Amino acid sequence: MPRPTKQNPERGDARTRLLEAARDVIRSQGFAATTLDDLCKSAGVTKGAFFHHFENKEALGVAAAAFWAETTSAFFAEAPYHDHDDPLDRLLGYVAFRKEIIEGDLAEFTCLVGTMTQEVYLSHPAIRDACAASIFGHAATLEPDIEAAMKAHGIAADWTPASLAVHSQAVLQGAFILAKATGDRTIARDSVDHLQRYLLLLFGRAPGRNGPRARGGQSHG
Amino acid sequence: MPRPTKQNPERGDARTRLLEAARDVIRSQGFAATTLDDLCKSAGVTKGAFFHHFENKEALGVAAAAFWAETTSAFFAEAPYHDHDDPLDRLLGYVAFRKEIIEGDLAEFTCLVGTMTQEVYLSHPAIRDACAASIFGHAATLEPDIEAAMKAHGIAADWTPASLAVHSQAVLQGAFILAKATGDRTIARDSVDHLQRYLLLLFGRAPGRNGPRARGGQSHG
DNA sequence: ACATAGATACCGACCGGATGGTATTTATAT
DNA sequence: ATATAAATACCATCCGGTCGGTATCTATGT
Repeated sequence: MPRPTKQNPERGDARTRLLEAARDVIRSQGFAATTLDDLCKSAGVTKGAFFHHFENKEALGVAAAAFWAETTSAFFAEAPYHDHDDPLDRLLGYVAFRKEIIEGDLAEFTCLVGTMTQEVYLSHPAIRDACAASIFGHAATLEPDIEAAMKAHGIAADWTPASLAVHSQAVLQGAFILAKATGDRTIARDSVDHLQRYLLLLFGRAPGRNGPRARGGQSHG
Repeated sequence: MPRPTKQNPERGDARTRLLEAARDVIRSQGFAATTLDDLCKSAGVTKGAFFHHFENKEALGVAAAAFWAETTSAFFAEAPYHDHDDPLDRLLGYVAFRKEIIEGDLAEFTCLVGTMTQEVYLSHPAIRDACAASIFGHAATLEPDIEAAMKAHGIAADWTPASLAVHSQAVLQGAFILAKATGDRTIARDSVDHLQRYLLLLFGRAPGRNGPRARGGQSHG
């Protein structure tokens, strides 16, 4: 049974398989509880391969956070909400998309870097920084649309586009925690609904039926 | 040097000292990375004492979550925001209080049970349930004021008091994660500001200066 | 008042398996 | 041929947990 090679990468090379294993196993068990044997077994790789590609466990954590940043930014870049003409529609589309992808098992839709941050923020600054880069890099992609929406809707606010972008990430991270606590996805979606409602109120667009009295803004679509 | 006894509990009994140590050490390092030796050393107690009071590490986790629920509920019960006559003022006072206590080191103001939930939600259901009880028990204390405020302000909404109470906890949990990622408290406070702004908009009360056009609601106080 | 006994609280050396990491060897690509 | 990639065996330490023992408290009988 030949092991997979670069020419014949049945499931990708060992490094990629280890990063994918890290993404999945750490989201299930956390970073500290995940042993190197867990990772190697899940990746179908031996320890020799592990230490060939990563200096130690911490280096894998950093690489896993960077891998997460790359793959998720590509994922969101391809998402359909960018197609809207109106920047507010794009922003609301993003939130709706985040709600849509809350689906399947908890370890499938929750955030690797949010999970790792909680564990390593003091003990492993290098991992923490890589996680922060992922989270805030993603938040930054929302800022142009927020800023454009503010201008388009004449919003002069005491908050910045950056702070709203970051807040949206806080809501998502918190929603994931509550979903983990209950084992129930829907509680996370409820918080995303509140975030959506907040945006509608901030930008003066009428929410759906039964919301607080609308301000006569234009309807969606 | 006599060891502390029930009659002479210099620093409380071993069980309490272990729970306090768990609260502090786990908030710094996480549950999995915290060894029993860490806990015993921090508590000034031996392993014999540990296993006298707790069956195993998981049992300590459950007890620590319960201890957290007890101490925090007492802490919030004594907080001054309950003094307001208007239920919306009490709700906004709660949020303002949560913002105020974001102070000092990260491990001092972040949430033990939120941290533990992320790590153990799959591997230790008993701990997860104890954490959930703490989080949702605390959220439930907000519901009466939210419901009363909805009635007082004539809000007919497509969201429930429970969902808004839970959402407030999601915002706080997420704010803690982002603060850990950056090492900066202020980013957590910013998210609490957004939560506060959301409540003001939901209940039609005018926010401070520079907010979106006010709806002519009554002013604060 | 005092002795006795049982229960509770606590101590700390020790164990076996797990864990992060290393050294050496083997296979593949260029 | 040489560098890279990966497999295997191995090690020192750590860690959760055990166990026999000691000190202190409480209850009770006399």
